[in-house]
Amino acid sequence: MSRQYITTAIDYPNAPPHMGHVMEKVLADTVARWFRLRGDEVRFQVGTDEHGVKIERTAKKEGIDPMALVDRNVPLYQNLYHRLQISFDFFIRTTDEKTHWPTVIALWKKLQEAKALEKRTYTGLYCQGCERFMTARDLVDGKCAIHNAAPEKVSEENWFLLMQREGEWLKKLLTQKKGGYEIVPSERAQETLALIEQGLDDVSFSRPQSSLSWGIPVPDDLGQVMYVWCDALTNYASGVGVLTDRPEAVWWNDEDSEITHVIGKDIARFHALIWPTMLKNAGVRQPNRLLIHGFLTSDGQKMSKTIGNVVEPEEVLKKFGGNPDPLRFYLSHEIPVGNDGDFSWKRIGEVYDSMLRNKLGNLLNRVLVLLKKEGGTLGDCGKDAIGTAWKTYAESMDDFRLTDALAEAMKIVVGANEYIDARKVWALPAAEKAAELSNLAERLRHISLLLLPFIPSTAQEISRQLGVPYAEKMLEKDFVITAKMKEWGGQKDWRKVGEPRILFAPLSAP
RNA sequence: CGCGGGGUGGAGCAGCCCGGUAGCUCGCGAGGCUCAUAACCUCGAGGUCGGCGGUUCAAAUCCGCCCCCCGCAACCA
Repeated sequence: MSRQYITTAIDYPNAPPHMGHVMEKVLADTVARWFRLRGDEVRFQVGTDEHGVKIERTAKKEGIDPMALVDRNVPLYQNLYHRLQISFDFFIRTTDEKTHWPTVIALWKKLQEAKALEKRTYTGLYCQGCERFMTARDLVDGKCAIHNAAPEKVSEENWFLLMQREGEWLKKLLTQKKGGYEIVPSERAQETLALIEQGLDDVSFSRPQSSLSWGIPVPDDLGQVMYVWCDALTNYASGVGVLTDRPEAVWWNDEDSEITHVIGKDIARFHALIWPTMLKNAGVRQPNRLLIHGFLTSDGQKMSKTIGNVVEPEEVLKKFGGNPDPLRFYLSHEIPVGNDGDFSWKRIGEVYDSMLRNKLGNLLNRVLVLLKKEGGTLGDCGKDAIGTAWKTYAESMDDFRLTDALAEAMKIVVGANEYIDARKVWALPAAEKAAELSNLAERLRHISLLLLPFIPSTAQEISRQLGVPYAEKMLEKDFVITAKMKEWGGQKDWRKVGEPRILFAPLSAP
């Protein structure tokens, strides 16, 4: 039993949430649920990154206050995550001056004391139309492609975080076997290490208020506002009050607390390079791992408003009558952690029909209906039909190979369907039939537990219909899968099944 | 030579690190069953694993070169 602190990237709420956000939260939630179920003490945090020029600009366009904009949009995220049954314990907002700011400001001061910050003049090409600095890539013939105007050279004072000197140290941190900052899946580590090889540059850590006003002021330097790094990355620490006297800080400070950041591949470099550098210089311990997921395309193409293939999470929920499990199952089943994945309406419909409805739902139903006809009483559950499934499953889950773990659970479903046909269970003499059905019910009890981190409410519903005594407690945060529960026939007080109901209805049904 | 990911039966993917019958879901064809949500089960057709070359008794899997697709390239969150 250990202590697990798990976070997701904080979302930028200048627009409503999209499928990319959902993919990340479902991944993190499945991991968090697994940790709880295996008996760990878990704190799971999500949140929003609410500062920056983009929010400022969007608010201006709408003629409202930045704060009003985020206050309007943030609930969209919270609401969606609740309906997806993301079991977060804490939601952090970077505009929260009580929770977030004290850690940020303390961290800044620590960095300054450690002489990790330096004030310099930054010179770059600034496009008035875009209201931002341009990179070589943005320019066509030296002009801004959007505004067809040459950007002007602008100089401004910035605080910089000194990163150049950290290359060797970072490389060691990211590659050392024990006690390092592990990148999962390991394939993702390569590009980050390659970046270090190319040499690191110092990063801008603040901007003048004239360029960025919507942010946290730099302490003791009026006119400077913190740039995204110190503000946003620090949420992981501020959420538990690192560098303050809040008691939750144990989640971070305790040596035996494991810290996992779940993020997308696009921001891996910041989390792998800038964040540890900040922590090191501030004298705060390092996280344990970075769990990186890929991107979601839609029908094979990048989701984009111009192509018009953007999929709204709300639409997907609506299609399945508000049930988040088809979407949760789809993401976990179809997309190996770390890989890019594709969302298509056709595919999710197929997965729903084939896996959830026909294989899983139908299995539960045929077993329960048969059992009901026999009086619904359970006898001895007979020969173990699970074998090493729990072991394989747990190994996969512990290694964050969620797709493999889910496949292991579905293998039992398919096996049970095959078995029913091979044995012609429905045609057996009464005594034998009863014995076989008890065995099948026991298989389903295990299946329900195996599915619990992935599709929690469906898993609970399966156990309810089976009449398993612990069914009502399964969604509580302190519910733990005990050794007894994993044992074949381990649930001695379970003698009677409940009423069969359709688990997943056909989509075409009214 | 900027960095990284990918190219596997009609579609979408796994396998590749640790070489040795090419696996899964869907689709297609035939059959079985009727307990069940027209669901379930069995069998089958369909792949020169992007191309060329190398290593090896043996390569989708290791090495080299080439072609194609997709992200990122640091102030953009």
